[in-house]
Amino acid sequence: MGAGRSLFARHGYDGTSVRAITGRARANLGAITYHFGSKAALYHAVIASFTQPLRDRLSAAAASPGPPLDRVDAVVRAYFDYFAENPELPRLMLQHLSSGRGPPPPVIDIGRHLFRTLAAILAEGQFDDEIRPGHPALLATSIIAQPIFFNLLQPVLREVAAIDFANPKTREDVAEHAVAFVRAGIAPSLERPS
Amino acid sequence: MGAGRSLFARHGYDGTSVRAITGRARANLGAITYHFGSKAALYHAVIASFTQPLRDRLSAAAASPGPPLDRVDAVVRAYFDYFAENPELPRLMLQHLSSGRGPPPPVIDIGRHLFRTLAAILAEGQFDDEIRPGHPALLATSIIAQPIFFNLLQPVLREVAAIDFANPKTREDVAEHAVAFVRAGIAPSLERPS
DNA sequence: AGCGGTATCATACGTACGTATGAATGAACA
DNA sequence: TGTTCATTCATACGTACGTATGATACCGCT
Repeated sequence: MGAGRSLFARHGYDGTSVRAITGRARANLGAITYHFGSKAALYHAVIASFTQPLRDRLSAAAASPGPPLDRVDAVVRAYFDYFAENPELPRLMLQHLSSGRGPPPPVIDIGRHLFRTLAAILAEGQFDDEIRPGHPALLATSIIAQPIFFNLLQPVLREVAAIDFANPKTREDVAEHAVAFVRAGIAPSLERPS
Repeated sequence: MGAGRSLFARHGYDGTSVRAITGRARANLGAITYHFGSKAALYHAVIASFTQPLRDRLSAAAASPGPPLDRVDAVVRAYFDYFAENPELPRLMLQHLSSGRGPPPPVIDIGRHLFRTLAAILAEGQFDDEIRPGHPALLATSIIAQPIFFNLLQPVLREVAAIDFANPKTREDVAEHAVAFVRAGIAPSLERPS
């Protein structure tokens, strides 16, 4: 299963053969069929193993106390934290998203869940004039893009800007930047009356 | 070639067979080998056919007259425009990015180019206090994420928020939102003295 | 009309894939 | 110790892949 995680994330579904997974896991060729039923079933199990905890964490972050702006911060941070713990995940998500493979398993589901959660926070903040006006779904998309993209572009950032996510301090700085960018992007432009 | 474009974008490199492409193009199975040399060569040709014009457009947008903030706007808009004309492209880019397939062909190259260009504009703006402080490469990443992500999430947006990119007016609204979000994210937080 | 070169065609080859199959293994229990 | 049953194993099957091959069709030229 661990082998499936990293190989699916690195090479995608089509690019990962059952032989590669079982080889890496020093298991027999038939192991996947026996334990999961099929390659596709293993893939879905891998996806679920990643997304279930992420969904829980994001829900917790979204439900944290504090004003909407802070809760959005918490969501963005939760994303960064989870990606830091599971470096294969952003690739896996993007692989799936960009593959257009249907029907959409849990990845899409968690995406939608997060989407609605964020949009709800934003709408609430807009009601209180703590978040700038605008379509909540669009704002949510702009926000979600940050943690995902930064993690996806890790190799590019390392190469063109010597920004290395392997350094925890650097990763923290990047998360800080993303949070600040998002906050600036959604905060009301005028000083709010408090 | 047109068939290769759409099929590669829809199903990725591994997910697209030579037989599928030639079938769609109503050409013979050997056509790709004959005209391009190999499936990989066709793929690279497809990539290049997409990225070369994009690179030119982005360079032009980045070199447009006006203050840095406006030039960043122009870059974001150029992205949206090009994606509107070539709907398959964002998927193709993401497919490649998330596939981790090496060695990096033109996609990565154009990414780097755009990256440096944007970072230069940002650094210039920061020097003039027209753009908030922060690592230019990080800001550039945050910015690039917007057009790419919105185009990638098209289906999700349509489903959960009834935002349909097929409608030109809607697409324009989304681009408008992205530009505004980016501008808010990078503009100085205080009123600038002007 | 006849030729030369380019493109298209059907088809074959070797490889790799996901899955199926049945034998071997090993620990739990009587 | 003998039996059972879940797991591991080697191997086989059918399919689909990318590419190679040689024949055929097409077309501008003299």
